[in-house]
Amino acid sequence: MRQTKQRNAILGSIRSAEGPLSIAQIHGRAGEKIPRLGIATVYRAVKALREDGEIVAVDLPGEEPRYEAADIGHHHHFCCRACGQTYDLGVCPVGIPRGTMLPGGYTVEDHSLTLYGRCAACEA
Amino acid sequence: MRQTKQRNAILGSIRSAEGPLSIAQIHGRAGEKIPRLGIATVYRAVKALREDGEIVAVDLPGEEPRYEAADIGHHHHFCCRACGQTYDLGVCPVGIPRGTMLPGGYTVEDHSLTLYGRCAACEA
DNA sequence: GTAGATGCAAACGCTTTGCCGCTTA
DNA sequence: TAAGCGGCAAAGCGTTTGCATCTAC
Repeated sequence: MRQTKQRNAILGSIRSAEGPLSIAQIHGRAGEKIPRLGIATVYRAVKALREDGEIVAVDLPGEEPRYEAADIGHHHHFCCRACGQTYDLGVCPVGIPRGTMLPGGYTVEDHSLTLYGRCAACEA
Repeated sequence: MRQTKQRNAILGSIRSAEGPLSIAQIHGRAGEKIPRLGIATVYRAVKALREDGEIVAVDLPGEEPRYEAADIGHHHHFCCRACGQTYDLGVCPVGIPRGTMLPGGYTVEDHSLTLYGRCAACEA
């Protein structure tokens, strides 16, 4: 993959974020460094970075897709209802190992948990 | 809210489903009973039924919004990766009561859990 | 020098809205 | 009969694509 100032700015904004970013957020943050940054460039760069394994998509219920660095590992997210920001969490309170079969015959491979509430700044 | 055959068919298809349905699924199922059922009618009926408290939206990560009867109570969903169907689950393996404060100062009000894997039919 | 990347604008797909004729109460 | 509803088509809006230009390698 070719190194350009646009992609550097895009990947940099994702890496330096406190949680996963939406396309609009990436465009806003990277756009501070690259004036006239096209939204299509963001979409294309995000797609390329995903295929390259640099970043992963984070889909949260009822939210537009967000993206974060791929090397973070299994974790979940906290979504602040006051400010709308999404944060990474370290905890995983879901005790369902891969391969578990639930009543009804559902074989679990994976799970996604999102917590909702108020972040420290908004709670104050 | 006025009683029409379209809305009866739409609410009926949601109530009789084995899990939450997408707009397209509702349109397909209700459309079997009501030929020429417009997609806009489905959107408008779903919106009205939501405001009326009859149904609730079910947002799953990376999926289009789905809708199910409102009187089902707290539960989670299982998403089959093979057939794409979503099913209601009875279990809730998340031990985080409302009001819990997580490291980082996040106050939890609510949570959403989605399990992924294969349903009984697809596993066979 | 050339394949790949960018910016712009048009195309696209899903959702919403406007309009007008029809239906329910 | 009158307010609400349904069907159709157009408008919106976020995402994707085409194309000509530019740039990293």
